[in-house]
Amino acid sequence: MSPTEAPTPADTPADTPAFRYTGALAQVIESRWHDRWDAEGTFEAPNPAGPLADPAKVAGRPRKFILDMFPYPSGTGLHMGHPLGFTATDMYARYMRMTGHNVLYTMGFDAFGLPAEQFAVQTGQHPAITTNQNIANIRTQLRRLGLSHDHRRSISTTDPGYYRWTQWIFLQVFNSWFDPDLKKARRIDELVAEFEAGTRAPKGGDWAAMSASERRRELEQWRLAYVSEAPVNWCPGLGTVVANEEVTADGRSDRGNFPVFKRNMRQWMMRITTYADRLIDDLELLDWTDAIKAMQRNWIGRSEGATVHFDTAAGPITVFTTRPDTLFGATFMVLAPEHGLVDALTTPEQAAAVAEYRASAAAKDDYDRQNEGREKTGVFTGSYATNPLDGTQIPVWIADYVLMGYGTGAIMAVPCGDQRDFEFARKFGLPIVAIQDPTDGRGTDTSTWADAFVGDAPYVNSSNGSLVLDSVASVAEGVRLTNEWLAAHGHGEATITYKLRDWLFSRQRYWGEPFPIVYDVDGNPHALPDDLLPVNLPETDQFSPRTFDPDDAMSNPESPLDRLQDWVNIELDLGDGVQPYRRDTNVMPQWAGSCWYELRYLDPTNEQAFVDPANEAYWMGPTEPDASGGVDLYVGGVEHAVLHLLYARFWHKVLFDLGHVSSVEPFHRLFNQGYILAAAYQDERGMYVEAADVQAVDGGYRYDGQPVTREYGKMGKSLKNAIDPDEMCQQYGADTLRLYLMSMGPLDASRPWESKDVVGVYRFLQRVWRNIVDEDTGAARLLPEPADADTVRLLHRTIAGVREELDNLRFNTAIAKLIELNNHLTKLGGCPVDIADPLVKMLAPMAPHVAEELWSTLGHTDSLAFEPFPVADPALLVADTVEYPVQINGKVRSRVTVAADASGDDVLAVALADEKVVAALAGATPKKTIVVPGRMVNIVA
RNA sequence: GCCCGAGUGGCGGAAUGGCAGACGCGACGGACUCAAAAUCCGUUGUCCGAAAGGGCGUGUGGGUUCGAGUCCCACCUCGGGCACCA
Repeated sequence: MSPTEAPTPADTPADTPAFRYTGALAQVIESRWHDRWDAEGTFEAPNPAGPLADPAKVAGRPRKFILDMFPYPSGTGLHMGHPLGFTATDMYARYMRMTGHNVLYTMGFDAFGLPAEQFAVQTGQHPAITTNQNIANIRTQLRRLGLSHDHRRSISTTDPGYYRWTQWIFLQVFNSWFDPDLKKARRIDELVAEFEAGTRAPKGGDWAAMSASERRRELEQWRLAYVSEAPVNWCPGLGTVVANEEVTADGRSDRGNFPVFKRNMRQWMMRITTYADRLIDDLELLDWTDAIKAMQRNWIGRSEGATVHFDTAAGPITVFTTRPDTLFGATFMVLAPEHGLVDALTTPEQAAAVAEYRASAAAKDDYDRQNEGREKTGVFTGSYATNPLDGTQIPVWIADYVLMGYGTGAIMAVPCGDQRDFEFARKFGLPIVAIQDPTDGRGTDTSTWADAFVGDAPYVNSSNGSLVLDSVASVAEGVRLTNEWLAAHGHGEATITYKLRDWLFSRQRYWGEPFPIVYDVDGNPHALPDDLLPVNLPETDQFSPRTFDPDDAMSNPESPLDRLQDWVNIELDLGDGVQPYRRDTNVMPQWAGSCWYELRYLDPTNEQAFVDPANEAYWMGPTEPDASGGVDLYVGGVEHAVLHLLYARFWHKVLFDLGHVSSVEPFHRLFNQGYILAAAYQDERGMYVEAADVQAVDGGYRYDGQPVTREYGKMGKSLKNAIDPDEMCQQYGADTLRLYLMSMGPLDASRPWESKDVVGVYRFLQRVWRNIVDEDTGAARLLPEPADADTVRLLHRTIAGVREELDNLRFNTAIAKLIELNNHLTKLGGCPVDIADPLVKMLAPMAPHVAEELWSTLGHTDSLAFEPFPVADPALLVADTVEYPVQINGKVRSRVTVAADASGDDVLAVALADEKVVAALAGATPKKTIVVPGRMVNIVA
């Protein structure tokens, strides 16, 4: 048998009892309950307001909004990672319902995007058709898993009734600006009012003197969504631009792995950078792991320092530094090759060398730069700058290790304190001056140094008369004093910079949301009024943008919508008479639809608003002062740590600032599930082979007779090691699959799939079934006597344990505790009559179909979805007697059993009287004794 | 290089600073069976021992503590993220 092939459950031979819990019977049971749940609308959650309102049912039940990251409806359906996360949320949702909560739990589809479009290009079939087929297929798969979704609330981002509001939210962003004083978004008309009142100064001069066009351009500099000519990531292989977040570390596209080039193009941007501080600061309010918070902080990349101005013949060069205290050690400056002052600074003698260097730098994409290593290169411009602290003249170089996209694209080089500057100085023979006396004893003669010194150490050579750092010993103090001096003398100021760039928001593709924007004859963008929404995606049979040679950096985008001139050109009256306009021919990136879907779940059929404020406040509003509000539990993969989670937080904050939502953050608690790994096999050429067809032979592995090597990797198509959830349902039933997925290990850990292990939880369900049901008749078959005291105690310990584990999403240990209880019942020969109900209720969140079936076999007529979850009796959680391990010098030497309420002294007396303890002590008097009530005794001899 | 995680039986994994290895897989033995499967019962960290019992055990080395898988320091290995970020 191959190691990844699932063992088939017992073939059902002729003498199999009619009501044995087999995979076949499980499927009968499961589809029966799917039908009944649907028919009865069991999982429909009432709203306080709007079309889905049922205030009587809302009253008195605390809310719980449980959310999965919604799937992309791929043509290959769900992969095993989906049921993993979905089962976890479903178990939690069901448990929450049984503990009295009003639970909002549903599932939608993130359906715009590249694969459907590419499939359409290949087949000529409209992506909407493919998408709807895929969604229908996935709905079938979801139903099969028994997920307790409120089906009325499901949405697809591609539905015009949904993207109407995506467009509407875009216009909210477009029509607002960020007030740097209040640090929040405000409506753009409030900015106009401030300009008119003279309480705020436009960036471009006198508002009153501006023409209408100038005023539009002024406002564009403030809007949170704006069109700008700026360096963007152009990907000729995809035929579109992509966001910074979609470019991999080696300078290629996240999708398709094509080269990406920095090019100046006119594109839609979102001013997410204005929210950088709040996006960092509000992480404090969130119940997320430190790892994800760190990734977001890292991406935003806030660093504090100073800007410093250096005079040159060509005007001042402004640099950003995190170490202004090292300014006395600045012995040269370096500009990025693209820096605007390079031409003016370059002397005639250096002109040829500079031009050559710039040309070679421009020809490299990020990928090449990476591959060429870190060897420092650069060219002297021929000019000098003046160090503002002491007036020294220092040479100005250009080098590609200084990046135009960060800080000001120029640095002051302090080779004694920065490793890159140190290497550069060594390579080109530039001076290195020590400005600290390093604490590692290397001395201040830099000619003997092997590397730069970074850290706290007393300053030397760092005084100019009015600024005295010498004898200061801490960097923090040095920075503070230098910043003060720079500000006082007009040479600089304390500054904060970010790695985060504004979000490139347009794509030259077809399968996305059109922009609700038209341009007038002067090329100025105008928002369409709400009553013209949605702007429907126009019909066409040309779905592809023009794509280019992936390496053709100088190609230009040509979107599918550009070709639809009948659609592009329209006449509208936007307030000043009917005028000709041109529609925007870009579409939004795939992230747009996922930036707010959780809000639409709250009120999916509302035609008047994207969500009724009363519904938002109920489901997502803060439940205590200073809390963030937001989804109570959000489960999904860590791969969205920066992209989706950053963009969605940004949109939510804009909506909050504008008063549309009461929650500050969209997702209060985030839980990242691990990956499902599986064995993958490579042949001798390094090609992956179908894992299902690999044979285990003599401790090795063979495919088609040839030896192959095994490794573990993320389950999926590329490693040819995927296992289909449907197949598992087919063989064992969904309940077994659910239990297996949850019992493999903690939800947040990646775990290897082992098909042979599935049988463990399958056997557990069979045993539960057999303890309650007569396999021949299908009738209930309980032990008629009530349970003995030990069994009752075990039941209550199990109840307390399962509750505790489920409260903390520890499904694996919750299941283990149920198995323990059931194993005990198996030893008793069956389930005592008073244990059956609580056992089945505890099983209900985990294996809902079999639990419902057992519940009805036990004579109950209603679904147990809303049955109260069992409550442990505290009196039964403590035993009459406790067995104490007795340690001598920390090693267990004996055990004594004493009454549970015995005092510490009594326990110790019993322990000291124990014969093994007496023997071990051999007459010695204990130096010290420790009694931990209920736990153990330790005697130090 | 920097920032996060994680290292426990043959395997997946349990263990509020208090009996290491719950639960499951696998393996071994037994019952049932003509036989097998399924099911049920039992054993299963490792070493010494016939047994009773004992030694050793949570990546490595130190430390704190009556007591450390758990806390602290240093290191090793693996996984993830970021990276010429000034």
